Amino acid sequence: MANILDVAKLAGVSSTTAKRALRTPELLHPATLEKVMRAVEALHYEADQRAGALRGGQGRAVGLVVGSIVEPFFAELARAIGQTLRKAGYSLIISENEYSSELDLQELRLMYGQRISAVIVRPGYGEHSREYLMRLQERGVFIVEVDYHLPEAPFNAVMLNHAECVRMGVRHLHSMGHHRIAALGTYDPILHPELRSKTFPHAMTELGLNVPIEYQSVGLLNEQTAYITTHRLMLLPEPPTALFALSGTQAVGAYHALRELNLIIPRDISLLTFDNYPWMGLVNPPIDSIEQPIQAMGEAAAKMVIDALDRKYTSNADEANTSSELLLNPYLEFSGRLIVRGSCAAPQKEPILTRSSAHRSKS
Amino acid sequence: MANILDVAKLAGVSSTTAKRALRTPELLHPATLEKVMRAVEALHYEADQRAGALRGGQGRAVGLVVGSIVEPFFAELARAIGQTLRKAGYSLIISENEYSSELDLQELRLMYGQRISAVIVRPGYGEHSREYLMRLQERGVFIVEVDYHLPEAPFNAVMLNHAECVRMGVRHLHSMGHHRIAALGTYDPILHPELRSKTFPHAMTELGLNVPIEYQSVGLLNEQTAYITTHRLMLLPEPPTALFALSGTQAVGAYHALRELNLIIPRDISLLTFDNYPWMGLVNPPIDSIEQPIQAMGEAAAKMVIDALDRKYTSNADEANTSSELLLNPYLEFSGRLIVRGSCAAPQKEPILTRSSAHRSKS
DNA sequence: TTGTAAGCGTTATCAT
DNA sequence: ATGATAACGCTTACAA
Repeated sequence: MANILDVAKLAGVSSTTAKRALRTPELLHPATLEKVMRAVEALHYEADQRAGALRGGQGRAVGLVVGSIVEPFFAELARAIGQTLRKAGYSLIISENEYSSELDLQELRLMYGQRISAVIVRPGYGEHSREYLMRLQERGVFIVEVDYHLPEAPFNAVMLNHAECVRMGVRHLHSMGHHRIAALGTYDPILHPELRSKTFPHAMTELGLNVPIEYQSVGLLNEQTAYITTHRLMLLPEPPTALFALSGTQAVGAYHALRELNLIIPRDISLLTFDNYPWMGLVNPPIDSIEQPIQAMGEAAAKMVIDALDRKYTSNADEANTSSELLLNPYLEFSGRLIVRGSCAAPQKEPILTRSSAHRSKS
Repeated sequence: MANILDVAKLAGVSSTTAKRALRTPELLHPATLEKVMRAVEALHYEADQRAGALRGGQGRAVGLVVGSIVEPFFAELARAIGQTLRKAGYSLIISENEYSSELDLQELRLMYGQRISAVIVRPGYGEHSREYLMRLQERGVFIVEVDYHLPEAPFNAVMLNHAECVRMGVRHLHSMGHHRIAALGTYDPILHPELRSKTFPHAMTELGLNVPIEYQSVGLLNEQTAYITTHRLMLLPEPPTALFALSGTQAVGAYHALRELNLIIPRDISLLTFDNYPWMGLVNPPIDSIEQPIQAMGEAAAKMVIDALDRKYTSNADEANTSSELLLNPYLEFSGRLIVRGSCAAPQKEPILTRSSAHRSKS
């Protein structure tokens, strides 16, 4: 309720001096400083960031749009980003786009209503939000993409090295003798335009393996789809000997399906997955997984934002960018780590599961 | 970049008229409306919510402080709250307090810098934030507590009926013949002042059971503590026959410990837990749990906020509260649901585990 | 049906 | 070392 003028009045100084007591105390006469601070305490004064930002200054709110906050990957990412940002005095406005660019657009609009000065976004699939993001950037909003990069978009980005991770996973399975490997999710430019499923067939080809047409299935990367796909795959005449889940959520669906089919991991089927979620160490055997450096990625994205806003605030007249590492490195890539725990093993010589035996064991 | 004046200028009208085109189009001459809308489109005008709020109007930002966003309970809660709030046009500022009231205070201050018009908070343990919350309320910020209620605090709240849930859990175990039941976490007015551990001994007493002193251990409700506590409990001369985890996170620690001790669930030990997390249906056997209606609780909290802000905005002159359900119901309680899946069974006649056998099996 | 003008809390600029 | 003032973009009386 109390504003800087109230403080000034109570301290018997001008608003300018009052504010200086808080921002540049060294410029003030100690006695004046003392008076003002006393008034601040008495009135419990707390600055209104909005008013300051309105005046043309630095906005202290940053937006974050994730795919889904209940996805542990994004929860952890949000935590890292939030902690880093808040430590620097920024507030975090969070929202979800459910991987759709239509929702993206909505959420970004709402955020821009608050005049966020930067936004970290996992873009949704589709073209609906691209133009708006560009407009935001023109208007001075600093944009950072995380996890997924819109094709040919001119934004800064913090990414996992998806392609390399897929190759690492495929090599892992291949080195154990697997030839019939299925990824849970097939690339599709519209429905599923992400890099992991896009890389998978190439990674296979590079090792002299191929992906049979019946192993392919386009779909979203949710649990339900993974569950259905796994069922379908394992009931094929020639089922895969190894399954590669492209996200932790897919792994949940796949695991459920394998349990229902009474398949023993890794005897009957090997399972490898992206993301290292807590339950994967809990089940028996624990699941091999490709872990992302989420904490580091979140911090990197947040620091990008902080640096950019600092720079903007500092070098207004200074046209040339003074050896800014980040402007030269707008696309940061992080490596994943393969965690081997026992859910992958050499395939059996003969397929252990035929269509009929699977049906029998289903009860 | 473009503001309402730019729009007005381009349309050849005043700023008032321009704004009316967006807020109360029915009051305008169709031709004028048309002109203005054309200008809005051309300039991609989007209102600055902060400026409006500054003028004294409705603030469009709401704060949410959770214990930890990586905790699935809070992630789901945040999702429900966020969705409901955003649908009503509010932006959500999120932050975490790690269950500590010192951090609470920090985070709330930061949020108030953005002049959030309401805050939904899972208060941290301790007294550091209470006074500040009261001050916020005096200043017109609408406060809703969730999950945990500060003792004797005058705030609205959305709660699980913790006590009833604990009783339900204890009854469940008792009905199967368990007498030696241990809760993972013992009440302590300072360190662990929450309702579940507080209720547990009472629930036991009500059934004629008692909680031996060696089953008690004060500590925070994290995974690590639960892990250690479980180890300790199971190596007692008279170990419990049933474990009651007071949160999903505790269950993770307990489960790990039980696996390490080579104890078979439910043959050697029964396990019951609060929170229904995905992995609990994945392991074998799946875990009995007490599920919270998170979605409903989140929606309720968000609606409380929306209603309160609507009311505030509407009835400025209207002193009397017009049959407002919510003012009469500032403390909403929700019931949990017991999900029985197989991790609880009748206890064995003789304790299956002695100190020495446990040690032997530890390798 | 449309327009004018004051003011919200802050800060940058220009005095003193 | 301190102060006066205008401006940020919007809303809301109050006019016309």
